[in-house]
Amino acid sequence: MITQAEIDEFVLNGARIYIPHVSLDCAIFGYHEQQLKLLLIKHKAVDGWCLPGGYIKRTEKLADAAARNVKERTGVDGLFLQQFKTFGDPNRVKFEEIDEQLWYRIMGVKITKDNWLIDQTISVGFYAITDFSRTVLEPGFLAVECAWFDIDALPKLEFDHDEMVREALHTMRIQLYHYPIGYNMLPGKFTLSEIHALYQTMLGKKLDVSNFTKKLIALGLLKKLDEKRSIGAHRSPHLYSFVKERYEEALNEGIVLS
Amino acid sequence: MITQAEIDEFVLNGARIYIPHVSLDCAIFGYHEQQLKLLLIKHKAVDGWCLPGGYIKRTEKLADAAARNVKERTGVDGLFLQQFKTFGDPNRVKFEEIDEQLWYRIMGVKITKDNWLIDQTISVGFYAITDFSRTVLEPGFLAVECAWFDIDALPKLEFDHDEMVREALHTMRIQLYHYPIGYNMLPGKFTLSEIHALYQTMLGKKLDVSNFTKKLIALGLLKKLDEKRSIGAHRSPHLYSFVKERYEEALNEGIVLS
DNA sequence: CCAAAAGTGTTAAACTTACACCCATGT
DNA sequence: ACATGGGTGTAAGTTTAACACTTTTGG
Repeated sequence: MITQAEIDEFVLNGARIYIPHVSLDCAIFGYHEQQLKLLLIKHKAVDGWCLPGGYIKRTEKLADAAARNVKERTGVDGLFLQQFKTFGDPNRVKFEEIDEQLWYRIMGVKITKDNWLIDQTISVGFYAITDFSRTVLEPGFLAVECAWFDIDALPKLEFDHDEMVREALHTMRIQLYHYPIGYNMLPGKFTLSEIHALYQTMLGKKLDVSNFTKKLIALGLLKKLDEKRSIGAHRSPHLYSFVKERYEEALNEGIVLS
Repeated sequence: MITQAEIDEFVLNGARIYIPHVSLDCAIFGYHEQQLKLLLIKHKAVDGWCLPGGYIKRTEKLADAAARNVKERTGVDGLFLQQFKTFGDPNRVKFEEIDEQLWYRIMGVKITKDNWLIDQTISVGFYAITDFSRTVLEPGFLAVECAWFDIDALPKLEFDHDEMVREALHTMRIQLYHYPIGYNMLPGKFTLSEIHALYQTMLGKKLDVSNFTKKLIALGLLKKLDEKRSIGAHRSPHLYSFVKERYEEALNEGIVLS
């Protein structure tokens, strides 16, 4: 829980702890059972959906700030997190539209025109990937609600966040071809069908099963385990795991996935 | 020319015009006659070489700020300019080492610990490419000198600029495979040898002439002109030019160059 | 005629692509 | 036995990579 005194401190003196004029926004993609979702948030002071974001502590590295943010919203840490672009259009957020009365009613503290929270801000965009079934959502003290939205049925977002999502999705899909992302979205052991379905969902298109799995195995990224899973009907599939060393290597070097 | 009054205004009240806590740095790569160089700058107040950089006006888009910066240093505009990463390590610049006495002697204006120029700053990295023989260097009022350095003989740079150069070079080389960069570095008409030499120099490695040119032509990026150049001895080479429409298209879609 | 630069041709190997086919298993 | 999902095989087409070869031209 957070007290009113802490909110006051954040609003009035936050610029001592956080770097003013700079924020970050995270496009957190969530995968589960052939669905690709995006985490959105509804701020107390803004009537509409946004990407989750936050500020960077003066003592903190940029990437750590992003990881902290993602953890605060989803409870998950250590997931694949990637800076994709920094946004600096002067009209990206319209601060002149802020309603000071509303602000006061919502936050319980007066905001003035020179407050650090409503001065011009550039924002560093990150994207992250996780299995959404393993997350525990937490709106935080600035928001009323946060929820997963299907990637094909997103509402219109506030500010420049529609553009951010477009860029994030584009970068993520390009990177999926060049890096073996997926470590954080599959359990330690998984079947070939599972990883195949993951890639199809993330890329939003069909991939030939045979060729896809052949390629992953040829790249040395997967190791066949001496275990099978016997779910429901039909033949029980082999379990595989990532070859950690090869995976790390491929993250650095890059690969070609068709 | 810039007056002392203007310098005073910049130092004391610059935060009204520029966004404080945010800067940008540009790795400007210059190519000419099989050499790849990088533009470095020596600030008045810093004893050592840095990437050229600057601040973003409150009325200006990020990319426009970068273009303005590059133009101010080199006199060239409209060149290939690409955001590659944003740097936000709290220790990237050590402001506590600032010598206020020295500052006063150099800038002719007193700086205090709360000045906007020496508070924590995150920096957006851009890279640009140009033909360095067409540039006219201009250090600007904050620097004493700026010069082209051979990419293989760079001095140790200040702050985190060594890392910036590493990342910029890496991104530029990756992008060279995926986008037909080079429009700004070759004259309107050029020979196959010239573009081949350009790519070899930028990538820092040998490329098979035959295969390289075959590929570019197969991609439809080059158009053979009805002209030859008869420089010096031996067989005179054909001139080519970029097919503008196809080039723009390829910049958007991306290509594969080996 | 020769050296050097420009430009073309050829081939083996590698990789993609598309699709056919066999296997194991629960009902 | 058969439908279903798991998994393997293969042949055609395309692309890459390496390098040999021909042409032109000034001295």
